[in-house]
Amino acid sequence: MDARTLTAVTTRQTGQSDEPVSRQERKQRTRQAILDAALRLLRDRAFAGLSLREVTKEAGIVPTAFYRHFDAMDDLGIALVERAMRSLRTMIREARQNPATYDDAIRSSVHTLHTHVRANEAHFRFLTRERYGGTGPVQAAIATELRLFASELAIDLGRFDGLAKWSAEDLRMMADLIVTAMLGIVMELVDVRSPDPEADKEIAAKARKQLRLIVLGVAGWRSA
Amino acid sequence: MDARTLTAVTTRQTGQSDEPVSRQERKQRTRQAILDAALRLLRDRAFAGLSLREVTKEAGIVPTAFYRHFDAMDDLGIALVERAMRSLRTMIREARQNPATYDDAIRSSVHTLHTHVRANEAHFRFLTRERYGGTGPVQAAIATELRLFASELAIDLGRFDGLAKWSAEDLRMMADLIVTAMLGIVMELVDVRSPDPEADKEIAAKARKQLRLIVLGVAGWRSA
DNA sequence: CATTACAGTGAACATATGTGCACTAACAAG
DNA sequence: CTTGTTAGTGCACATATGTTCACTGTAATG
Repeated sequence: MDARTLTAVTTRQTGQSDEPVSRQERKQRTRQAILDAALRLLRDRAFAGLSLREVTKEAGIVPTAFYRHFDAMDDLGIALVERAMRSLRTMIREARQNPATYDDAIRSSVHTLHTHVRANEAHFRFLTRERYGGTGPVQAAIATELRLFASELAIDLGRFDGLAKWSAEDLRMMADLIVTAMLGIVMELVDVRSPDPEADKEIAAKARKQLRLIVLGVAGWRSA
Repeated sequence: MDARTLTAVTTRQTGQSDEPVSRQERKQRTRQAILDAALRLLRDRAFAGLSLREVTKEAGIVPTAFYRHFDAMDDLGIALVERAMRSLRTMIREARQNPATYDDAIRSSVHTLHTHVRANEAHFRFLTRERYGGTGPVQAAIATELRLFASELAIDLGRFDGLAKWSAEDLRMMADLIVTAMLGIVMELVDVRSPDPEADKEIAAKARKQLRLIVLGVAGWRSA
C-alpha cells in the first residue's frame, strides 16, 4: 500500500473520489475525519481512555499522520471543545430569538434544546462528559467557555421583568443554576441507552418544570 | 527483596510495624491502601486514564497482588463508588437530623455539605467526576446510587409544608434539581485549585441562594 | 508441632502505545 | 517543465501495560 492511500480517508468520507480538491481542502478534510473518529469513539469511552493510535485507526490514517494536525492528544481535546461549543452557541443563538414572556421562553427554549441535542448528540455528550470528568486542558477549556456562556445568560436574564433590579451576582447565581440544571438534562438525553422517544418527552417535561420552578422563585426573591 | 516485604504497605500505613494483626485484618489494610492510592491518583487524573500498574505502584505493592483484591480495574471502580457513597450517606444522615423551617434547613444543610466535602474531598471529587465522565460499570453504579438517593430526598421533601400535596413525579423533579445543583456546588468545592477559604464562603453563599430560589418557587407552584 | 491456606513476590510474555525517521506521490509555485 | 512543499506512508524502537505462572514466608488450623 503506497501513498496513493492518501485519498483513502477523504474518499471514504465524501463518497466520490475524483472531484478536484485543493491541497488545504484535503488537509481540512482529514482533520475533520480525525475529529469525527474521536467523537465516534467517545460515544462509549471517556476522552482520557482514548489513545492516539485508536483515533487514527478509526479515522483511517496512520498514527504518525496525526502529528500533521495536532501536537498531541490534548490539542485534539481542545479542538473538540471548540467544535462542540460551536454547536452550543448555535443553539443558544436560536433560543435567544424567542420573545418575552417567561412561559413562552421556557417552552421554546426547551424545545430548541431538545432538537439541537438530538441533532448533535456527539458534541453535547462530549461537553457534558468532559465538563466534570475530563482533566487538564480539556476540562479547563470547557470550564472557561461555560463560564463565559453563563455570563451572557445572566445578562439575558436581566432583561426580563422582575429581574431588572437584581444584582449582577444574583443574576449570575441564577444563570449558573440554570446552566447546571440544563446540562443535567442534556446528560440524560445523550445517555447511551434508551433511544426511547417516550422517555424524551418525559425528560423535556421535566426540564420545563425545573425551569418553571426556578422562575417562580423570582417572584418571592429578596437578596439576603 | 523477598516476601518479607509483605509488611511494606501496612507498616508504611500504620507507622508502627509490630502490633499483632490478624490475617484478614492485613488483607483489609492493603485493600484500603489500594483504594487510597487510587483516590490519590484520581486527584488529577480521571479514572479512565488510570492503569493497574500505576495504582499498585502508588499503593506500594506488586502489580499481580492487585488480583488478590479485585478482578479488574472496573471492580476497583465500583468499590470506590461504594466507599464514596458511604461518605455521601453519612453526610445526608447528619443533614437529615435538622429540623423544620425551610430557612434553617437550607442554612444547616449547606453547612454540613461544606464540612463533609472538605473532610472527604477525594470521595466527593471522585463521585462528581465520574458521575458524568466515567463510563461503564462505574458510571452505572453512581447513577443507580444517585437515583436512589434522589428518591429518598423526594420523600423527605414531601414532609415539608406546601409540598405535602405534590405529586410523586413533581417531588422527584424537584429532588433531581436539588441534587444536580448541589453536585455542581460540590464540583466547584473540590476543583483542584484555589484552596482559598474566601472562595469557599462565596460558593457556600451561592449554594444557599440557589436552594432558596428553588424553595421560593414552591409557593407559586401549580403542576402544569 | 505439623500442615494447610493464602497474601504477597518476581520473572516473563504478548500486546499496545507514543514518537522519531526516511521516504514518496501529488499539489503549488517558479 | 522544473523544483520545492507537504500530507501522508511504513518501519523501527523504547516503554508501558495486563496477565500468567511458579514461588515463599507467615498466619491459621488441626
